[in-house]
Amino acid sequence: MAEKSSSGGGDLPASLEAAWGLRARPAKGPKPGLSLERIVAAAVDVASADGLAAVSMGRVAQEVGASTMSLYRYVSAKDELYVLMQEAAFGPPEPLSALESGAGWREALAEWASAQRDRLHAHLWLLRIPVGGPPATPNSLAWWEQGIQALEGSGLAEGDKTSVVLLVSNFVRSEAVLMADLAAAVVARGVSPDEVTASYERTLKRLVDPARHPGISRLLESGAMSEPDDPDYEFTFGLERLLDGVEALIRKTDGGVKSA
Amino acid sequence: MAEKSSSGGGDLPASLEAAWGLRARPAKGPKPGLSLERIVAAAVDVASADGLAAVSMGRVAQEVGASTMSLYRYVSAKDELYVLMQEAAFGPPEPLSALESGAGWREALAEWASAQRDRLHAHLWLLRIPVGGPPATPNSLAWWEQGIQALEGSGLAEGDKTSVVLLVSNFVRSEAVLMADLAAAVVARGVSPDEVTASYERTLKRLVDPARHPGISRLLESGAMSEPDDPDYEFTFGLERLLDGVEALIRKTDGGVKSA
DNA sequence: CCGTAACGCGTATGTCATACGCAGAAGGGG
DNA sequence: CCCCTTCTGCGTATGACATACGCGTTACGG
Repeated sequence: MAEKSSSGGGDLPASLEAAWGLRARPAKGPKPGLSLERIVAAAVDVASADGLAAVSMGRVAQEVGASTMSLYRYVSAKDELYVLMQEAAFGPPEPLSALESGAGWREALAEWASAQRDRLHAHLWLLRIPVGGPPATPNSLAWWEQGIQALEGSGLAEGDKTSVVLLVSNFVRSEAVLMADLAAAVVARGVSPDEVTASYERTLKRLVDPARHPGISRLLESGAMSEPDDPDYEFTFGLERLLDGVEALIRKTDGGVKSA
Repeated sequence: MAEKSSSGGGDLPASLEAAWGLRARPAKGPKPGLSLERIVAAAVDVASADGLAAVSMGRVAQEVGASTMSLYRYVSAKDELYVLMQEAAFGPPEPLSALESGAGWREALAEWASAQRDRLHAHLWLLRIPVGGPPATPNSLAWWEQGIQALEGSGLAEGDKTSVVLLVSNFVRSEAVLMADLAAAVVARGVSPDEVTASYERTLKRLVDPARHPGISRLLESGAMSEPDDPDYEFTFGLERLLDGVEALIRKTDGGVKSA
């Protein structure tokens, strides 16, 4: 229906075109004074310094020494800038050492998950960018690919590999969001992380009714809430469960019929 | 430090105060012409009809037959309205039939996850509300409590129960976000869900380089992408993995030493 | 060497959340 | 019984913000 052949083939969503560097740089007009890279880098800097909310077209333009509207010569909309920021800040994956050393899929997938988590923690504002559908940018694909490769020796069906990758990836993101929220609370009030969790525990103790919430009450009394200072605890715990679950699937698949 | 005793005890974050119905209705001024409930209900209606983005203070006020600013007599800020909307739309959990019938923790937790998912699917806009830290509203606590109760017979430590609940809950949410994004894409362009996934597959085929992305290429060739029409597939798959992982943990805990 | 396409950007528009203050309503204390 | 305090609804104003539009300018291709 709306088929419009330009240079390559079909109608890529402008932002993808930009992310893949497929923008046709015309040889006609004046020299561009800016570049996509500079703009995206400036936006990333702003986000890192003052959070995603501080990333406005005006602010980025100012940071880059141009006027607000000139940015629209490089970026079709703010959402596109978001996509590019994500792509730049996340970056491509490092090679997995577990794959090179010939370790099993479990080590490889764990390393993959940790690497992903590290990137998110380095740029917590990434988590504030609303997810816009399935991955289609270069780095997203590269990470996806690496996740599949981590499962290469597992004997899983192709579709299952992707499902597992998706599952783990979503887990990493969820856990990181939790951390980001905690970090936000820490910044919002000017206190220490411990104080935030302590304050949360106090709030809970006030709101929880032992009759209506016996389980949570038991949790509060058990003191399990106060001790674990380890910020990696929930991540490690969840990942371990997830990997166990994948292992169970692999065992099931292994022993069963080799499906076409 | 900033301790200010008002009516009850400490300084609850205004929105929580409202969610728990602890607003001190003063007996002094004129009769309020509106009510929190009416406002929240109107906001929920708007979100259900036109999406969360359509929920502006002006629009809600109009819907309720009042002026924009009058809403601020009931709600301290828009974020508070969000919290209340979430609370209202999510609602309290139904009793778990698996618990009443004496089924095991696995059935109970699966039922719990499905119930949660159903609520999210009924109000996809819920997923667009940024998560604001750990749960502290009545319904959030009730769901949390029910999750813990589902794990009652498991023999897990209190802390582990909560970690599992968090893990499953985050999974449900992640998966729902995926569905919401797909639904959004379906609405944005005017096409059918199948057409959206087909278009995605076409885009991938164009972008994926078989040399650089052998795993994804294999996935695309395997045709695994085209067949599974079942919208519940990823949910069921992920939940099964997760439950298997929890089962492994329970077996480990069961057989091992009963830690303090 | 000129037409044309791309550039930088000023201006304008429309949408929001929300601060501020006023005028009217309604209890409660004298 | 009345007035004063307190709360109500709400008009107005402010300040961000994204972004459409169009103008003057630049520089390459014919």
